[in-house]
Amino acid sequence: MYSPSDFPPFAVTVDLVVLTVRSDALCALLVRRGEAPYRGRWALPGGFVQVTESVDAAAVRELREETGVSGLHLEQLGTYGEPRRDPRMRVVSVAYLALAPDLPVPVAGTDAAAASWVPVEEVSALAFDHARILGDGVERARAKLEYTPLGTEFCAAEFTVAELRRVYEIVWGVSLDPRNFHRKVTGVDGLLVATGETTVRDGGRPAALFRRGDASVLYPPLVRVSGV
Amino acid sequence: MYSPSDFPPFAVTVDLVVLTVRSDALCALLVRRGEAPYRGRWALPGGFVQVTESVDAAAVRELREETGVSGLHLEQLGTYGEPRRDPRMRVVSVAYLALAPDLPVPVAGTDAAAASWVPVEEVSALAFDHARILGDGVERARAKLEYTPLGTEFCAAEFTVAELRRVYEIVWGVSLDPRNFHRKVTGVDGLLVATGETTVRDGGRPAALFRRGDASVLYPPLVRVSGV
DNA sequence: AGGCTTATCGTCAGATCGACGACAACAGAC
DNA sequence: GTCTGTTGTCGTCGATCTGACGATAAGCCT
Repeated sequence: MYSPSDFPPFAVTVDLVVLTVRSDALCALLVRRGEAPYRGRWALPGGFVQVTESVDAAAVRELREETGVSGLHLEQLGTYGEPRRDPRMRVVSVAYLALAPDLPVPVAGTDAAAASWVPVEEVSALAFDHARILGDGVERARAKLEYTPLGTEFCAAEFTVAELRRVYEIVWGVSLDPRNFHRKVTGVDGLLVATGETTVRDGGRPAALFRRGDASVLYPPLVRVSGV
Repeated sequence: MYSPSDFPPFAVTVDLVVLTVRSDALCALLVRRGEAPYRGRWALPGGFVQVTESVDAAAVRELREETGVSGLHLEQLGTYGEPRRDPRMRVVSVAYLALAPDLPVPVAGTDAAAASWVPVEEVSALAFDHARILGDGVERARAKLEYTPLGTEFCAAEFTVAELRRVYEIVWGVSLDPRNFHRKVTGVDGLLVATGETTVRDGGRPAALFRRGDASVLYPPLVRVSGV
């Protein structure tokens, strides 16, 4: 059907949309490019897929290399393959979405001049088509909060209902009624597991601490509407 | 950062999961391979991305070449890039999902020995990792029926509520109450546009004909549970 | 102790859901 | 034409869920 000699030459890369919630804003992990093209511009972290590794494995590897973290939820976002998205050659890029709790400030990787968390509202002029990829990632994250337990990925291993609510409020850009949110979230089967512990770190009355449950879908879902 | 001379050699293909509802079953469009590897096996239609076209455009082109249809809803399903999924060389494949109304029997393309609609329940022993891709496509279709107007893509341009209901019943493998389904589906804003016409093609009392509306999400969604 | 903050439980009216009854509007049999 | 069978559409009812919001709990600070 085809042979190695007649296929068109492609390079395959992975790009990572790594999101976190910190200082009351949804932030993306960006690196400042140290090489041409787009030298000096902000870009999504990422890199080449190697011949011996799967594309998914390349995403995990790049995530670890760029942020030093592993074990995050990582899912395919989409594949971007316009002919001239890289000015040098034909590059097809597979984008991944990762959600992280508030991590320490990232260290710049080998081929980046800097790495930093940037509030998504303030992002501008990214390299390549990364603005579109980031936008798709943010939209995906917003949508998945409704019917998956993805919001808990933004929290530490143990968290309070209010911390989870603040994730929803910041990612969706709305404000949610604490009492109704508490009722719904504790009513979803398998979403939260009580640890029995409480914490006072948010001030006020001590709040119960929870861990992620094993639910993979939220039923009923948390709909994105709300009242003030 | 990189140059054409040192990137690893990849081939990029598209694979198409084309689904339709016909004769009371959810069917996938499959081709029988005429060339090695996997000669004689059923496989998803697909082919190489050309250097001058985008990956999305390649999917549209392959869909037209293999089925003769265009204008279908086409969305990215995922990218499959295990190192040895093709025994010959490193191939990364971008899978797309397309939903079609009941089409005429497809004609075999240039490099396929045959093409045919196969009920997804009866599919076995596909080439490459196509069984997994097909499974992902079916699952995606099932899930998207809940909260998008995708079910209407399985119907002709004008359809009755009962025809849409049968799509849901067949794709989900459940049976739905006709009265509640009618109430919910006509209550979703922007999902259906009445044509004013009626048809008698399903027997019984004439049913109102509808066209797709412009809604892109279903609110409220049609949840997958039901009672007998 | 009193005030402030946040957490959690409870209440209530309106919307929604599934189960199902009732009737409408056609075709075909006779 | 009437009967029967089939399918479409509207309505009703009780259970459940939702959003708005009151009330209380339980810590900290001064």
